[in-house]
Amino acid sequence: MVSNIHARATARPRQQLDKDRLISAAFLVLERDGLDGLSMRPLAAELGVQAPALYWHIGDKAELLRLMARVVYAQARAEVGEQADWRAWLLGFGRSLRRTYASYRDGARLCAIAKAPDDKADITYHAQRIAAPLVALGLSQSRALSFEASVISFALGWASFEANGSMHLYLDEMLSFDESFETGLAALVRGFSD
Amino acid sequence: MVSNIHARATARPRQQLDKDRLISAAFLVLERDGLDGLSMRPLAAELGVQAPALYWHIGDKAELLRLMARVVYAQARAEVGEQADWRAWLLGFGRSLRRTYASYRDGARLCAIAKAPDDKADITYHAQRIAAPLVALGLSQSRALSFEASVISFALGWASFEANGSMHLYLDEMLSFDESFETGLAALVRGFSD
DNA sequence: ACCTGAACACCGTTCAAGT
DNA sequence: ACCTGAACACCGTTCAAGT
Repeated sequence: MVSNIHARATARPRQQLDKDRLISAAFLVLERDGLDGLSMRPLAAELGVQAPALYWHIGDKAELLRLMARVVYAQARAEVGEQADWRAWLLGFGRSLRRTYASYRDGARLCAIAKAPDDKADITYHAQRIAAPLVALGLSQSRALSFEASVISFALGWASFEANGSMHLYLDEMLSFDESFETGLAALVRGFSD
Repeated sequence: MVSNIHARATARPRQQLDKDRLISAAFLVLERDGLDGLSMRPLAAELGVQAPALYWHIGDKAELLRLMARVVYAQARAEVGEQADWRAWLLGFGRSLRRTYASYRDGARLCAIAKAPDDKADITYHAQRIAAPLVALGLSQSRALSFEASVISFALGWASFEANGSMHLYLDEMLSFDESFETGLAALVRGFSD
């Protein structure tokens, strides 16, 4: 049995496919070719495999994008860290979101396109996980969800807006993106009543 | 010359193509088949023409989407109406945006995907047109642009979020989309300093 | 000036067949 | 269990040729 395992290991020097390797490769292709270049055939090629092989591991391309978006949000969420109160947390989360979107090529577009899972249990679980730090800081579950939805919407909308490229051609002269984002986010969070 | 014109008119009972007819047909196809179904061949078929014919009137598909988005924003802008002060105007604009996005199938996704024109003169012109009502209500040009960018970002992000479909599967039980949007928008506008 | 026919280089996805 | 080969039904776009 041990030799069996060993045999399999040496017989496959290029390790087998799995979801994680698939997602890492997808991020690599995303960085190299952008979201429009992220298609099944190049992704398969990156993994040394044919395109249909991918469908053994994921249902369809939409699932791939969903999994990638989950990575982005997990990263943004992790970067927030400890905060003194819920307003500080929301501010940190908003800034972290914008930074994280920008840290991937086409990051905002990716997350705007990605669909949420249609599994209800999965979704409710994530909703609670997401709201948890705010609840710990004294907000009710429903206000936590509501405020967080607003901050995510603002950050995602802003990042889509900003990623538009040609916006910078003129807006850079007329106002600062950094400053305006900060102003908007601060206004939003300050405006939430206690 | 008159008979010449008349001859052309009778020779072409199905009127010639132009940008406006193209855009109307595009909205028709959008409503019928959704954004994923809005492709060049069905659009051409709707107009009784072959797909390459469209390229005589528009540069590429991106231009089509840009023109469609312009229609959406013009409508949202027109629906705001007269307002007493700039805060009321921004509130009205935010609500109007959400309504307008929702009034077209895949409206938010369409506007999120559509690129801004890369013509600088065109963009500066629109920036000033857009900021005008706020400037008339006492805001400086730069603050008007900044605040409007925030409101658009929030509304677009929210609409993308909300259009996600599967979000409703759980969020409908845990919070009201209408209420939360209203809360967020009000917070944002209230938070802007005078 | 405006449109067609045919083609190019792609897509996502399915499915029998291989190992 | 996991992957290949071949195919299907599409894409957006170009371009010579027609009228």
